[in-house]
Amino acid sequence: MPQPHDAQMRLAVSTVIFALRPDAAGRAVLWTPLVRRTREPQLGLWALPGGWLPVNEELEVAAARTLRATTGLAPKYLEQLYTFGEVDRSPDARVVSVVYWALVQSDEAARAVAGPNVRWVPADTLPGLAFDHNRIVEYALWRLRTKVEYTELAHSFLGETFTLAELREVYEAVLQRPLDPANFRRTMIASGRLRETGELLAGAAHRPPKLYRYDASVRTAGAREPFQSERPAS
Amino acid sequence: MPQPHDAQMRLAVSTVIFALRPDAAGRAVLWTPLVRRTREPQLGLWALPGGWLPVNEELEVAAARTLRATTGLAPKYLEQLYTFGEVDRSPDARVVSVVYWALVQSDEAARAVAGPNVRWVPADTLPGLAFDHNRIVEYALWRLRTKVEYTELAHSFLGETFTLAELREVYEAVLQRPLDPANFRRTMIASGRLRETGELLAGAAHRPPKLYRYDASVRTAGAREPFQSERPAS
DNA sequence: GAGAGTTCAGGTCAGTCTGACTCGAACTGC
DNA sequence: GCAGTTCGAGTCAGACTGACCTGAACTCTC
Repeated sequence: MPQPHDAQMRLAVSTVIFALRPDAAGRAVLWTPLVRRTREPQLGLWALPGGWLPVNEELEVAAARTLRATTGLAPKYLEQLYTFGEVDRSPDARVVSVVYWALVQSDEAARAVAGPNVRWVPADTLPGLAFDHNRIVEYALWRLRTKVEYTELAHSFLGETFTLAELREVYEAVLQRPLDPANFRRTMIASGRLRETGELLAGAAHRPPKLYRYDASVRTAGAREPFQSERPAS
Repeated sequence: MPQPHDAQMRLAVSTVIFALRPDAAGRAVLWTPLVRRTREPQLGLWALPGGWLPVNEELEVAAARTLRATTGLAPKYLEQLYTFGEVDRSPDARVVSVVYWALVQSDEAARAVAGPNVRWVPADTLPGLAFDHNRIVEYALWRLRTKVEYTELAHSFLGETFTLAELREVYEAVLQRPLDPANFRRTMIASGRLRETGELLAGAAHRPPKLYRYDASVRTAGAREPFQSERPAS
């Protein structure tokens, strides 16, 4: 029979945050911000942003708050990932962590706050993190990579308007493989979710591309997934 | 800044259990077992099986235990569904529930324990449940119905060996639409996951069908999903 | 200012996949 | 022995996808 838990059990909320940034070679890759632990256990190690869940705060709000505290930005996409609760995942008390994952816009991420206790690292080559956080980020990466193929969340990395080449770059960075530009255009247009703004992006040394805007109002064919939030309250 | 939670916050584990059973008309549909609440709040209402998380018990083990306590059976499939933590979902203290969903074998479910405080109901026509449990079951149903289309979890409803017609019945009951027998056979065989046992099922008033066995050892084309468990420890 | 170099936008084509359908095989019940 | 059923295997047309082609439209270089 279940027994009431005692004060040794604590509930935390953490968030895996993803943004696209250029790597050393200038190619866009996934980055994630980490915070340095300022207290025991695991003092000094890098960890996911997060904290204890306040009694009167919603889980998703707590996730958005820690995200803002770390990056100074509001997520364009925020969704619950998984709840990690292994008995031995923290050396001291039993800690159950409700983990969210978030996408933030690339150009805003470029001017994200940085400091001695906040550090952005490439999501695919993580250092050794505190607790089971390496495993958590790997799962979040897996979820992002599978979900980007059957949903329309890629635009969350971009601004209000974008070209098809920019959108394709997002897919290529997330999926880590090149996509045929012509076929990519065809499938994106066929999805019915893109609206032409009527404007072109001038300045490049080639034919100026059309600017598009994402249209979320189009009804999805299948049933819409519950419990996701687009542009949550900041 | 996050503040440490106090004793007003409690962590629970619940499970949505699905099994196939014939309805009044004899057609196989999804059923789920409920338990009657024996204490306040919501005393007397029907609710999901579950309980408080013991400090030294793993989340998944706690889910399997409550499942066994309710149905007397071991699940053939068990996976974390979502964590529900709205501040006002329980009238008294703040309760955060880590919810799992499980599939149990049809013929075993037929001899599941029943009593004044345990009741099986058709999953699509639920009575008014305690707390936010209606919403939770609906989400679990959505997850089952979408996931059965791109994974191989349907066989979890069946025994060791089964005919293609039996497997098709599972899909039809879950998806709530008829499937073409010939096309169903083609795609199932093409998946490479079915092994002929060499035996036939005799006795029916038609050509005897082959018996198949599910082969989990075949490598999946895409990356395998983490954090699912097939046949967890009972 | 003409040509080179680039990507953009739209198209073709072949192979794959999927839903609808057909037909003989193999059993039981009458 | 015939009717009725599902089983198992096959056909066919349309949809979809990856590979590829071509003219359009811009900037940069000479």
